[in-house]
Amino acid sequence: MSSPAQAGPAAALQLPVYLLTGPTGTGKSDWAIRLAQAAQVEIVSVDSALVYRSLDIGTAKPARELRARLPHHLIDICDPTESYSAGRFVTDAMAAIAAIHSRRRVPLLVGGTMLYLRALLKGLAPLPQASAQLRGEIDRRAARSGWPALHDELARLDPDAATRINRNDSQRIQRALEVCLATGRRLSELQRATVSPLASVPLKAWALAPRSRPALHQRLAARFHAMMGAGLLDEVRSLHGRGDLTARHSSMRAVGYRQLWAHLEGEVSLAEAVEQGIAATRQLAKRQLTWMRAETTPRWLDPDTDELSWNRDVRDELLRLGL
RNA sequence: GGCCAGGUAGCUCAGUUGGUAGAGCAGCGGACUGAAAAUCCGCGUGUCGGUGGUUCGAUUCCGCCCCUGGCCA
Repeated sequence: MSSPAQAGPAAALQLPVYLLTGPTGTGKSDWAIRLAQAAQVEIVSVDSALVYRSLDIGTAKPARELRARLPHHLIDICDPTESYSAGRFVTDAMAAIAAIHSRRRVPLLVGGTMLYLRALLKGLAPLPQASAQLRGEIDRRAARSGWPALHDELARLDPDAATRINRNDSQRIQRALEVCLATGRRLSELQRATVSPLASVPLKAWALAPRSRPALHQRLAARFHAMMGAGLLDEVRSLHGRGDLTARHSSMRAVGYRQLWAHLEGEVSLAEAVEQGIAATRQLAKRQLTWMRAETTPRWLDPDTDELSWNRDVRDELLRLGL
């Protein structure tokens, strides 16, 4: 490995991380791919649905041939029966970033799963992983006495957590109880030990934001219909037919998959499922935008007009780094 | 053309024994520490189809008109 005068291990650590985020359906992946074809960057997906194999059409996953030519990380890394998590993401993403840096290239984080992004940038406390057994027990108790009763219990075990978590927020009540029961300590206390794994790495962030909400909505509807035309229903039918997946698996809760699954279960007509899928996509984009407004301070870009200047800016940056 | 049923929020509908109206969905804003494409919280003024009448007061009762669906010609 060649090492210019100023490039020892310390210099390698100083290589930056780039981030391209934005709500679903704004063209992040396309921008990233076109950049990666011409520059020393490798794409690291920040997406809780792209991790699953066999979820291709509904996740707008980049084609396999393309990924064979261009390095993409954290795509197709688990089976749809598994449950990926923010914790696994941080571990996997840090490993990918280190590997890319060791090749003297810059990782380009691309995606809109904002919890994953925040976990990576701001850190995750050292908490226990999900326990299927504890969650099962908590679920059974919730079915018997209701989530508000479990919220009352959380208020005794961890008053701070209970204050922050709503009485109806089953998912967070369950997680907080799980952590308290598994560790014998309070979640709110454990969370104070959060450290950012990327604290020492320079970060440059951009966000692709739609010109207007109606324009975004139009785009999302068109994209969903295009997915249907590309065979999304068959893809979901084949997942449904496997026999080892249920509506409770996180992979099958993804936008599009959940609604078409409900149709295959006979709960709604196809037209209703499509309508609901499009609405769910809009709601996802809205939540992502809320998070982006609050959490990141990126440079905002217009999907329709800014690609060339962005591409040039990034390549200028890379040039300055001697890449 | 006649008879019947409707016309209330972006959509589907409820309701007001006459005192200008509310649900679900959609939408908008927000929260977010191993399920996050998840989970949860907050936000409801709309010529109550139009017009004339009765009335202190009409979205509600009456007349006429318009529109939609059904049945009969």
